[in-house]
Amino acid sequence: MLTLNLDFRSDVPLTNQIVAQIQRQLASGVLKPGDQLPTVRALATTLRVNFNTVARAYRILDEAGIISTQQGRGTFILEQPPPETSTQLRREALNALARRYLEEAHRLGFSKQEALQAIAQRNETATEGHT
Amino acid sequence: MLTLNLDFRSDVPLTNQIVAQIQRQLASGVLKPGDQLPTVRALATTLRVNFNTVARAYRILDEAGIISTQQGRGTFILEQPPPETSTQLRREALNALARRYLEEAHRLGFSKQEALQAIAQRNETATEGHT
DNA sequence: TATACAATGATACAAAGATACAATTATACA
DNA sequence: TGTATAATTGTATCTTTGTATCATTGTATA
Repeated sequence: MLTLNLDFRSDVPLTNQIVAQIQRQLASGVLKPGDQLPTVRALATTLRVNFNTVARAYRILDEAGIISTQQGRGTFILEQPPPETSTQLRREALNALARRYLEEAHRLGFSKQEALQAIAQRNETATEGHT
Repeated sequence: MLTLNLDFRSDVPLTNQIVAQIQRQLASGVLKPGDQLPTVRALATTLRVNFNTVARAYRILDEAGIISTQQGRGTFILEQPPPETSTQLRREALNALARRYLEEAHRLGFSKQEALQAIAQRNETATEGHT
């Protein structure tokens, strides 16, 4: 069971304390990829904190690519610690994605131009906060 | 056998992912009118999802007139996917693909522009997989 | 003091899961 | 063949879990 220790008198915001301590437990091996973290409400209760505070900490870790929070399911440590992959690898990964996308679009009977437009028409912020 | 691919990290709800992918397989001909879909429990097991999530997806498709779910019998692709909605389905399927592609590219740290270019640079002839 | 801002809390909501139920089909057996 | 019973399949409803939005609190600073 995840045991954190908050210092309510510290100047460090509770949210940040939660983030830092989870990161530390991950680095020290107490938490491992695939592990499920306590629910925001459960952890909030043990920490005697509002569950939104835990939720905020979880979101920060989520946006950092460290955990995955899934509404209705729970939050989990991701398999891959933040990938500092080379630009080369990232490029290859993107190309693989692009190839698959085009193939599927073609199977649906769309041309490359139509496939391009389908993407161009999407607003950029649609990928915000992926969990 | 119907094979879907869920992304638990996406901010697209699992239910919507299931709906979109079934529409896609229908539009691409993998699924044909009269075909029986897996039972809600069977599909849920393979997708590692609660069967209510599949049931919700089936209901959406049912209400859209695409499939017919029958308690105690199963769910089937309707004989008559309203012909004019065919292009509509293809369109929605493409949009779902585009959204997913952008999300994954974004996760790799690429902008929408870079994602677009990655496709634009590919040659058109990647259309294997027709029928 | 007053105002602005950041951190936290409160409340309502949405997505997914758990459980019990109803309709249909399959099976056993007289 | 007919009927009872079990198994299968979708449905209804409530619970669990994270999200969004606004209110409150404390603190810095003009």
